[in-house]
Amino acid sequence: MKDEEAALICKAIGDLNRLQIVQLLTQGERCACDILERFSITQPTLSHHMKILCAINLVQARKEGKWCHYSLNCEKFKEFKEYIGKLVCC
Amino acid sequence: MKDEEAALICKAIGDLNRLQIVQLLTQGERCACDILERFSITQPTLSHHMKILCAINLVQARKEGKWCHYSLNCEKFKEFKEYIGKLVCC
DNA sequence: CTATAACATAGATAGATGTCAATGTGAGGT
DNA sequence: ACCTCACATTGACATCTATCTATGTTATAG
Repeated sequence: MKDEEAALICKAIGDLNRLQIVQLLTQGERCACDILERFSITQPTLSHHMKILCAINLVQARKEGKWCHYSLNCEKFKEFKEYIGKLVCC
Repeated sequence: MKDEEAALICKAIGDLNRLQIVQLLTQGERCACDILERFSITQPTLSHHMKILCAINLVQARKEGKWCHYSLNCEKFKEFKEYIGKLVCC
């Protein structure tokens, strides 16, 4: 993973709500309404955050009828973890 | 490490310049002038970025005469890496 | 003491960001 | 057809951010 992409991911999860959303998604797929219940934000704000997470391809959306199911892009997330892991201090 | 702190660190390294500064500092201590040489930013801008990195305690500053030497706070950085590492996908 | 080098601070500015209320859209149910 | 539910989009707004120029500060050299 290139620096530019890693910076974009960091920026995305540099917002507490989005970091905690990602954390929730590590436990598995969640629909938007489930995520919304757990945060003190309005539905449009959640939609905005999910759009950001999807734009960098860290999260994937799956439409099913009225519902939208979000899940982590494990491959991308793994790449990011490896990028961070390779930054060895001293 | 708490979510709030991790989010602050992510936000800080969510800027490409700052991410690359951190990356440089993983190789060891550097004075401001050395860092400045490698980036296409002015000295006040670098000073601003270093202030942000120091504010979250990810980077430490050491004054020596006219020079200011910056280094990674390895302990903090390690905590951050552990935080990210513990986010296991699926 | 004065000049210079290294760095910080102040102030300005354009652009990005997080949030909300209001509205649009599309699928299901009655 | 109409209504409702789940979600997205729009538009507005206050705040934050990255950057610069100009200036201040502190230490060293001559």
